[in-house]
Amino acid sequence: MNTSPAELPRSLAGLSLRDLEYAQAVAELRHFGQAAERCGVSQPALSEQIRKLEAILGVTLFERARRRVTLTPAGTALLAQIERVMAEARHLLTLSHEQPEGLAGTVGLGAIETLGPYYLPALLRLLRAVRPDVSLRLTEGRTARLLERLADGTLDMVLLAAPVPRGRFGAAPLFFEPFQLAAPPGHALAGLRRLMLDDLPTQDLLLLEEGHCLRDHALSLCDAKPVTRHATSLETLWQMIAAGEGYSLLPELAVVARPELRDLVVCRRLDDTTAGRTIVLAWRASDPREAAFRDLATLLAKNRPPCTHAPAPG
Amino acid sequence: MNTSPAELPRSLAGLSLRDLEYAQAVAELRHFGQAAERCGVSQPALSEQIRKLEAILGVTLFERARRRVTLTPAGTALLAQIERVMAEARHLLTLSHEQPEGLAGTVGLGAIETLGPYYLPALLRLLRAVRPDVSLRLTEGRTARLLERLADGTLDMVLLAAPVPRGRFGAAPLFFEPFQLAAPPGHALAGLRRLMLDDLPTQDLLLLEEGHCLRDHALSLCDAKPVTRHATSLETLWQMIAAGEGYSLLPELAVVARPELRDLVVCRRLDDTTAGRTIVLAWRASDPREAAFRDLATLLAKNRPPCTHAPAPG
DNA sequence: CCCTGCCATAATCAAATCCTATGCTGCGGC
DNA sequence: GCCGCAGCATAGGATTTGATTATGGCAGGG
Repeated sequence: MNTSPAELPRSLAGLSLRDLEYAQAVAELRHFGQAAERCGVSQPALSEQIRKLEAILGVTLFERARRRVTLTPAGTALLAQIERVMAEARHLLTLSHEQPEGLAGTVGLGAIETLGPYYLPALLRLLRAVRPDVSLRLTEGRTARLLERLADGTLDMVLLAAPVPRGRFGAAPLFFEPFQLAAPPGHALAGLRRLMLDDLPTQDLLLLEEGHCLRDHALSLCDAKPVTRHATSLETLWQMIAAGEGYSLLPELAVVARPELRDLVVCRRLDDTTAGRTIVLAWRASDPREAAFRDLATLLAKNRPPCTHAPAPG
Repeated sequence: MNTSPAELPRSLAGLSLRDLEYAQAVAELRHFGQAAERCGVSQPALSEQIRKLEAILGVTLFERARRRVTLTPAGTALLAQIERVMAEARHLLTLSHEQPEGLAGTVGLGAIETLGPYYLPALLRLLRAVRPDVSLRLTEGRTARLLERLADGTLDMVLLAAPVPRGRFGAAPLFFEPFQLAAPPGHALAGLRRLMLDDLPTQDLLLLEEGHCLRDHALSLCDAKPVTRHATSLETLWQMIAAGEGYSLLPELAVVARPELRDLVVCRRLDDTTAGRTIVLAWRASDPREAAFRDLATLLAKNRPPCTHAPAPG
């Protein structure tokens, strides 16, 4: 048996907007038949719904004389309120149609620390040009924390290095950012004609601390044993390299952003085209704005930074 | 085939207050299952209605993550409007329960001219004592016009002499008002021990003009040929009688209201108890306030003027 | 790695709603 | 004064809506 729907004192007791619409039509036209026609239903259907509405309200709204339908005093009072309900309901529909399809208002964007300072300025410039109505709330952090913030709704989009865990998140590639070798001036590698990953020394690899995806990427590419001291940021890493403590692989956007350091650190692109990382835009898989995110990703991919490549397919 | 309800652009497009209630519950509890429980439906039913609502609005209101339900930006905006719709709808129910059951506000009351001036003061006094919140809009007129005004809604109640045409109108008797013979001083009838209808002369019967029910009543009782001149009001009739132009039958309330005329006109109650008229309260048969009208009629009957009788049954 | 929580989906079923046809009752015309 | 018309109510049957239970799938915690 069901949970006896008839007895539960539902807060709205079966009140229906359609019935209110019927009542409005009758009140305006003072004619059940014409009201039914306007509402696109048969006259008996409308009569029955009006009757049901009156039963719900406990008030007779209309006085049915043979030739004339009139509003009762109570009906006059209630129809005024019905008008308000309908106006609010219609406004709801209006508002819903005015809702922007894609991004709007303030959107939370996060970026990994090894990318944000070098890429976000260009991204902001582009977004301001194409969508000046959208404002961003920016956050930097490491991959794990960014994904947490993304999952809990604090952020809506994050810029990461691929791969992004599947399932809870959606992602689209933006560009492939090559890594450059960064070494102290006069380093032996600076003179090689071709510079391959295999050429990298197995010692003196300087890395960021745990949690930076750049650390993992470099480590997996170099097949080297990192030094035990680690840098807490790219800026620190620059200085450690300049101090001659070792070499590292740096993302190209970070390199080109600091031309003034060329005297202190020698940077050189590797000839291995695979040495680098794919930057992706990620979002919650459950976020209904997926289409907008993909559009934004496409836009960003088309306007990728000059030194980067198109991302590898897949 | 029906009139394809799916294609007609109904102004509210199937929007339902119940769905809005479901959406409110989900927005508040952030949990489909708990929201379903609060709404007294199963979780799939609620999910489906939310889905339907989102389709109608063209907006995804909620972001369904496995562990967390959150409002989308558009959902946040629309839920505020949904709150307004629901508030107005709830207010409608509140108002409907506050509607007075019976008479309230201003009620249009009509009375025939041969009764109103003599009875309405007492009626107003009584109504003010028992229902001070009800105010009356008073009209006097002849029976035909009063019934027109009653039918078209200008009036809500009328005081008439029975009978009232059945069908469109409802009516309840208030009291039986005897007629008194009104004759010039020294008239032969003044000396009779018993005064019966048969004793009335067949000549010199003075009457009101056409349209007054009192004229018809007197004429049907007297079996006399009225004089060709007629009075336009009871006051005129008094004066014609005082001038010795003839006699008439006057309703007792009009007689007792004018004690100062006793020197000019001799008034005497007939011994025929049937000589008189039954005053009734009438209303539109279609007026849903019938119970209130009957209650008022009962009240008036219990407080009938001292000189009148209880109405004849039937 | 299984177990639990939670929303979505599927299949079925009850009920609300609508339609057509018909009844009833004043009103106006011939 | 009888009759047809207008107009809301009623009846019965069909369709759509919305509800139920059962099940699936996926993420998170022990």
